[in-house]
Amino acid sequence: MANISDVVRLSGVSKSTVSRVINNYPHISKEKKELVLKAMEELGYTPNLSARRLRGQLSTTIGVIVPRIVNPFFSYLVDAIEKVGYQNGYQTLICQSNEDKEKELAFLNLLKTKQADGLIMTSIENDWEVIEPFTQFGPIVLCNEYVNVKSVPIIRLDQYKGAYMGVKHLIEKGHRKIAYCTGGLFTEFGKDKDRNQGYQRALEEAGIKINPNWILVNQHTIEDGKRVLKLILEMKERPTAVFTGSDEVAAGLMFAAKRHNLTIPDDLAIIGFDDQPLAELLDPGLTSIRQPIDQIGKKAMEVLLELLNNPDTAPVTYELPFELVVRHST
Amino acid sequence: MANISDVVRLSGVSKSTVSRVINNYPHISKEKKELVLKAMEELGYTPNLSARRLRGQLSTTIGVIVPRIVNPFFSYLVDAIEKVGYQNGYQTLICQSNEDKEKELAFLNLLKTKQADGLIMTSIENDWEVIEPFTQFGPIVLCNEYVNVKSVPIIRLDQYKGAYMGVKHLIEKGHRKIAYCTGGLFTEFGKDKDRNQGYQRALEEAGIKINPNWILVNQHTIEDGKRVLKLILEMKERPTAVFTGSDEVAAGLMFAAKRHNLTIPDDLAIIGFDDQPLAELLDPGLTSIRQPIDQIGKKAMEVLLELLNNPDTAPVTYELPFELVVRHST
DNA sequence: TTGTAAGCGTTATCAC
DNA sequence: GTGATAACGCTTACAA
Repeated sequence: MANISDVVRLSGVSKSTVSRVINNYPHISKEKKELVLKAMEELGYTPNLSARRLRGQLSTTIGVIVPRIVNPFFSYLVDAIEKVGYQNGYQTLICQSNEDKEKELAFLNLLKTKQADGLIMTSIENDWEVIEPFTQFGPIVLCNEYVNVKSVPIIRLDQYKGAYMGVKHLIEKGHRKIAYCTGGLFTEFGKDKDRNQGYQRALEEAGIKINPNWILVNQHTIEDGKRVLKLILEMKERPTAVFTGSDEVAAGLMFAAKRHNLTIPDDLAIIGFDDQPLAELLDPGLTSIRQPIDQIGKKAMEVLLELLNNPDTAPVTYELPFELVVRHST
Repeated sequence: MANISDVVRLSGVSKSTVSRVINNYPHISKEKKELVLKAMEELGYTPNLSARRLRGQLSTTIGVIVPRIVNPFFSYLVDAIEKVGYQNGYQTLICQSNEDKEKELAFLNLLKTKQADGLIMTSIENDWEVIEPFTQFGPIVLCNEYVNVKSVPIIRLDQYKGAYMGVKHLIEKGHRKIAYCTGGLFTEFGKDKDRNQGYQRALEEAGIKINPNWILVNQHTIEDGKRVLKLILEMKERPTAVFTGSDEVAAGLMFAAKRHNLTIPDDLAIIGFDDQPLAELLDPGLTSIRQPIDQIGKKAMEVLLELLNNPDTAPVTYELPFELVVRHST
């Protein structure tokens, strides 16, 4: 693999001049510049990024941490981020944490070792106190996930409002027995706490009391959705509608409901979350809360780039709007 | 950011000894080793990967090139690859080519600049003659995609057999008017040529002549599928079944067909490809050709690891089996 | 078992 | 405009 010294030999100029050509410095004589360019071309020379990084340059690489890339929400998010990055000359490192604290730490180390100039985190496994120290090595932008600190830029959705919107829609459709499936836990401080509050608030406003039997926690997949339906069937008092935290759970639920000859939405109304392509294709079409994935991805990357170019930019929080997409499952 | 010299200062031993501790060399005295370990701990020291790479060490990083990460087939493939990599101490760089030749070349350069020790390509945009030279910088494994050369390891599926299987299934169900949707072109040498041949062969065997009007090329998305149905409706002579190259196209097709009050499979039978989670959820369930994604991903990474540890291993081709998953759309 | 020193490929500093 | 030279952080002969 050709290196700068090879270019020096072939072109007959000094290392510094070659470096200047590589980096597009303004004041170089035309002849030398061409000499160098020709030599580089001839040798198929590519600057060694490890060396540049070591030398303390920008790595022109950013990392995106996602919990699971097979989740369409995250693959679309990564896609949006990557596009903006590429347009700006950045490589995007996609890092899958698998919701593993250790793995997340390994990825945070990319910052320390200058393999990435900045990081976008779309999920957080470790406590913020653990993550915070890494910001001294490079900017971190939170996207989708958030923490209650002012020092970090956050691109988020108002999950409270999203859940509130969905539950309210069900209430307006006449439902009063509304079950709630969440990917997190139903606690005041844990994961998805905002959505929980949105659910509670919507019910409260309508004067409906929460039935704890109808709170189903830690549900993520299509299979989970199928199991949830079984649980519902076994209930003495059944809900007439279910709010779910993901289209996948909703899809599994709908699938199993149809198997058991329930009519949707008459016997059971279902509402999903994310508005994945899947939602439209189900029969009946799934009412869902659309997250503007492209926009939050784009914004996150833009904020990160701004921070990279201008480290003193004050951290901001952006909040993007949800949209309720009503189809025939409610 | 603490470096090796900081550790040297704090521990009081030499740089080489510190390095030996980092790399788990066998013969170090217990005391010194502990001294070093303690210092590293105290400083929060992480070896600088760029420096290690520059020094010519393994980067313990491999790259996977995919055309589009939002395509579930590829996100699941990446997931499988990444898991095996992680178990073996490798970081996985996910590279999205967006079917762009330039971008693919940029990723191939990772090998040149030692940012990645090896590469798995799940799609090929440039000609093999362009890609081949990069193999001198590190092993490349082809996964899913293939070329007709003996010098590169290939993990592939017999696409010919997959398509043949699906079309034959339709014929056995009594269909003789079978349309064909492909993501590629219907040419002898281009993309998806093997599937094309499988389709042709199955028809031939049944003594059915191909109707060129029913060959629909370059179809990829759900929206494409919807458009295809419109085309079918406008045909003077309509096919009774459609073989598609992807579950997404099939899903779009089914969606539009139902909108137009066609009964599936009676008015139109549909068969998909990939057996994505979606296939089960559609109504009626989509008959599909399952690709053993986990297996090919796992195998690809295993082959790459073998090649990394043992560069002289002769390149092999693995061919994994498809499986026809029959549901109610046929 | 440990330490010294050279070198990996760049770029920044300084001198000319 | 151009060229020496040192430095980035690490590993590995070689020497002790």
